[in-house]
Amino acid sequence: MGHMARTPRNTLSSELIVRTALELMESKGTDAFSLRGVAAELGVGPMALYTYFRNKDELYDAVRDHLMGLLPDVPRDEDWPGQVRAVCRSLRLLMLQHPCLAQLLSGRPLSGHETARVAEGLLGVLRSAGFDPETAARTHTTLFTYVLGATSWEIQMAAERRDPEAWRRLRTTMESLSAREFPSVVELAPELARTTGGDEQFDYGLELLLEGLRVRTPS
Amino acid sequence: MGHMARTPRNTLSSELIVRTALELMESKGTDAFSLRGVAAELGVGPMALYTYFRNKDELYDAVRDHLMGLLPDVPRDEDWPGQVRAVCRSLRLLMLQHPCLAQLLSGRPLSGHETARVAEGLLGVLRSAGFDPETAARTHTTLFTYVLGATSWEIQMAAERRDPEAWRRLRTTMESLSAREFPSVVELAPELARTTGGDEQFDYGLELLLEGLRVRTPS
DNA sequence: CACCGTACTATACACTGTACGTTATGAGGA
DNA sequence: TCCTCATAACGTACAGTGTATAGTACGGTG
Repeated sequence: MGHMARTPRNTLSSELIVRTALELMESKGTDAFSLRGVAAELGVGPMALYTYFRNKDELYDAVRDHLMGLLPDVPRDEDWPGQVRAVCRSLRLLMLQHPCLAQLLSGRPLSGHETARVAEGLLGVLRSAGFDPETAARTHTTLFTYVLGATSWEIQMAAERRDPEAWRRLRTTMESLSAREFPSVVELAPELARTTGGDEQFDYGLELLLEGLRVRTPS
Repeated sequence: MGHMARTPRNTLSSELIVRTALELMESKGTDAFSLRGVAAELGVGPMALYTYFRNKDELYDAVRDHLMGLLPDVPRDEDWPGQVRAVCRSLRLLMLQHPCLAQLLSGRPLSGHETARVAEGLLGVLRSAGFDPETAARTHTTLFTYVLGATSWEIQMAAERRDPEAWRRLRTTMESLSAREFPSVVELAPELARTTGGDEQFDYGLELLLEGLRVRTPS
């Protein structure tokens, strides 16, 4: 037969590469991740990966879609605001559990089967709630970008806090700000440090958005 | 006197390096930016930059703060929702005008004099509107992460659309999705493509947030 | 068995950020 | 005026990166 599926000769496969890449991202950190590292881990030359992925970005896409596959389906025993909340929260939780997902989601367009599944879930909720196509799409984009922005920021700040050198410098520069020039920043410094993440912070913004949606509820 | 300010001998200075780095980021693209490129543009060895910045990240921070200095002050002839809108919109506009700013804002903590100035503006608005310290800080973080997430996404998608190869592949994979498995995604594909950016999309999400804030308006 | 597509290897290139050691220039004190 | 010394800038080098190109060896099909 002319077009035959690729017949891996040995141990290699897309799934294996994706799993190994994910492991490395989570153990060594996303920045330290490299194709050569994956290849070495698999005991294979760097170019072997190019049989399965055209470049690094395609591997990123595959890892991202793999992670999106871990998201649960939309719960059915909820009203639509509860369903929206559930989808947004579980995406955030997945990002916290796999910090590399933040980097994988920003900087690349959405594609892949599992990613489409997640979008389908949220869009379906909004459509059955009665939102018209345009509003449903706008809401989907708004919710997604909020979760992405808020959680990426949360992860980033948590990582910064873990590096004691960077954290110390940040605190000292914060405290060296003139209280005359920046009264609010200086006054709210403790609150600002406390609101760089956490469930409450995330839910606060999410509830603001849901409040706005409730006002626009159709029918 | 023992501790003297650094006396640049020749043409180099922090400001010149920052300006040159910014130019290169905007002309060659953020990804193609490199310390060696800046050094070459300045007709200087790569290591010369290390006299002024301890590493690449510190240069990033300096460029970011330089860009934040371009943001206008909060307008006085508005009520507080109008002021919040103005701050968020002008940050988005600055990000659109200098796409590198998106990358500079995500992935690094906020620091620097001009960055503090911007935070002071928004926090001041929220405090005078009567929000308590914690709510003001939460709101600041929420608004900032929304603007960052939404605008980064917008910029990213616009860049993707500019690459015809990537755009074509994205459309084809979108259209190859099973309408049986993903009815909403397939049905809303045109709307989704249209809502990846633009003033209306940004303002839609911003108004959702403002709606939520209005409900929580103090006093 | 002979063939051919293809999974994988080997080599190489053009880069990257930056650690280390050296040079030479300018300002301050004698 | 000369000496001294801190330091701006240089040169070299290293350990990496992604990936283009060419070659090799194996497995299923004729």
